Amino acid sequence: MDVFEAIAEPSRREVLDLLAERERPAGELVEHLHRLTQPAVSRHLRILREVGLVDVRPEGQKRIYTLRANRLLEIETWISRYRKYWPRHLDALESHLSNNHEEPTR
Amino acid sequence: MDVFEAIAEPSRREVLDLLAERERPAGELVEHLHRLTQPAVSRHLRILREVGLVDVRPEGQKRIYTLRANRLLEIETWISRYRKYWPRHLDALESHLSNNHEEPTR
DNA sequence: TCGATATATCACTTGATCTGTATATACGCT
DNA sequence: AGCGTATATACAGATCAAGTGATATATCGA
Repeated sequence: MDVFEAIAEPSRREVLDLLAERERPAGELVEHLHRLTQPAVSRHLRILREVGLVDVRPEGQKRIYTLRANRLLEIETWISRYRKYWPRHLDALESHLSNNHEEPTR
Repeated sequence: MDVFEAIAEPSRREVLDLLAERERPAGELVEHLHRLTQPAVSRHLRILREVGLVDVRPEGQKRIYTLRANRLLEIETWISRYRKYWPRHLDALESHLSNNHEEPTR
């Protein structure tokens, strides 16, 4: 499984979105993805771990998951070659987003 | 099948890469993806058509495929929220790529 | 109209992915 | 040690995606 396949799954994107806000224990992720059972979420987490999109750190009996967003650069790199085909005003939007450097909460 | 799943397949990304250079008839794509049979490529093209990543236009007995890169904005939009987590010098690279507006060959 | 070329679709098989239930592992507390 | 909580793994079933070979459809040229 590679990064492209990993993010093809909507639930896994949701996990990443949740971890983008802040690190979270597995249980908290299970709560948010209420349509899935705990083992299902655990399996998604394993996949995200295997492709390097998240890190885990034990904390007591919990496991804290953190985002490793730089693995998404593989996708960003691939997609960047297509930017020149997009309407120009969208490049402006991008540039804006790209320059919006809020510090990650830590 | 959505755009995320569509680009999760390496052969389909290869098709898009080929079409990013220039529009091509289906047969030319089959030649390049020599590891696949003609029906397999045809199936990938159908999927890319269905998610709107390519357009087709008949020309004689051939079918000319063209890229519709703006469908990739769905991915770009999703991924853009993660940019702030990347090392800053990479934002510079991006910005460079983003400003590198060569006209598509047409 | 016939044959060749170009492409799409059908039928089928294989393998992978996703899910749930049940169970195991690990840690913390008393 | 024993119990409760937190998380991971095993197993089985359903679904789905991707590939091939065979065939259908469409267009061109003689």
